[in-house]
Amino acid sequence: MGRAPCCDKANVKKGPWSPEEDAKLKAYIENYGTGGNWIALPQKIGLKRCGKSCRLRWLNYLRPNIKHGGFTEEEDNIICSLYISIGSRWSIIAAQLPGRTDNDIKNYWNTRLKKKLLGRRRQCNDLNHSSVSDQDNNCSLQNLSSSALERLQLHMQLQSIQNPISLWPKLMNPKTIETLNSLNQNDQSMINLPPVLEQDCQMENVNCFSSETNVVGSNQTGSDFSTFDDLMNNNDSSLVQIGNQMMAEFDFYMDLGMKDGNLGWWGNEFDVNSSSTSSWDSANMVRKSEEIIHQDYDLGYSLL
DNA sequence: AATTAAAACAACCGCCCATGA
DNA sequence: ATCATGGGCGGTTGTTTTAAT
Repeated sequence: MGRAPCCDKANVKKGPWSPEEDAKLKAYIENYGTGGNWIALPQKIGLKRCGKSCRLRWLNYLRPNIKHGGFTEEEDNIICSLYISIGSRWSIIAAQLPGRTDNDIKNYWNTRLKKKLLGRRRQCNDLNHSSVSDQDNNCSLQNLSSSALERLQLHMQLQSIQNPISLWPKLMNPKTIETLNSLNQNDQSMINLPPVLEQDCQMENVNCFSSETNVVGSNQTGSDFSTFDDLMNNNDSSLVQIGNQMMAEFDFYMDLGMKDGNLGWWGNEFDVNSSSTSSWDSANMVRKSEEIIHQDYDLGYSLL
């Protein structure tokens, strides 16, 4: 038996809001506030809408100082770097961008930013097909099973815990760093990362992989990490060499099992997995990741 | 000008969590 | 301690707009 619905679905209007409905809702909330109960609100003002629908309408469109569209490059960078750091926690990301709503940012990411970044993928693939002759190296990543890749992700997570900012050093701007640190302090469900220092993020030529991660196989060369500007503007400095294959860094991580652009390995998945315990067991994680690598060998994956 | 496809936007759904009884 | 409830959130779907043919 499921929970009782929040409203009478049969007598509730759905779909786009009319100007009259908007006006009613706006006028009431501006005069009396929400009264702390969204569910009861529509009845009070004679709207045939679900309370949740009213809340969404107010938060996303009617409340003052809402901005729509026209995302700046700086906002793009903040969204991208936070997404990579904490995953699809749109409300947290939105909190860093005054006037933006989580829904707006989510839509913007799904329809534009993601494609903007993935656009690099196609270009790189084209580049590979025209220049790579060594088929074995060319397919080194694709040959890995998804489970192996997932395991590898865990290993990378471990590495990233040990050196949390090494993966995306130049993506961090001061605001992002501030956000991550505050999340770290306030949200016990987040991974306990050491404080991120701004100077750390200015390091140049940081190699994101240790020798262990070279288990991927081919000559993974540590690259000079690029900003999202590079990725978005197709600067070659954002390419990572995987054997004879050139990939955008972003795509490289995407290919490490991040299906459909889900970067959960860094934020969400890990969060979920660790949320059952109040503190993260790093020793256990080390052991597990070592087991993972050994299992991969046992299973005969071509990791070398 | 008409049609189709793709992109962008708006809204809904259902789950989870915090809170109060 | 348990349960019911509302709020918040992320994922997804539906609708509208724009671009391409």
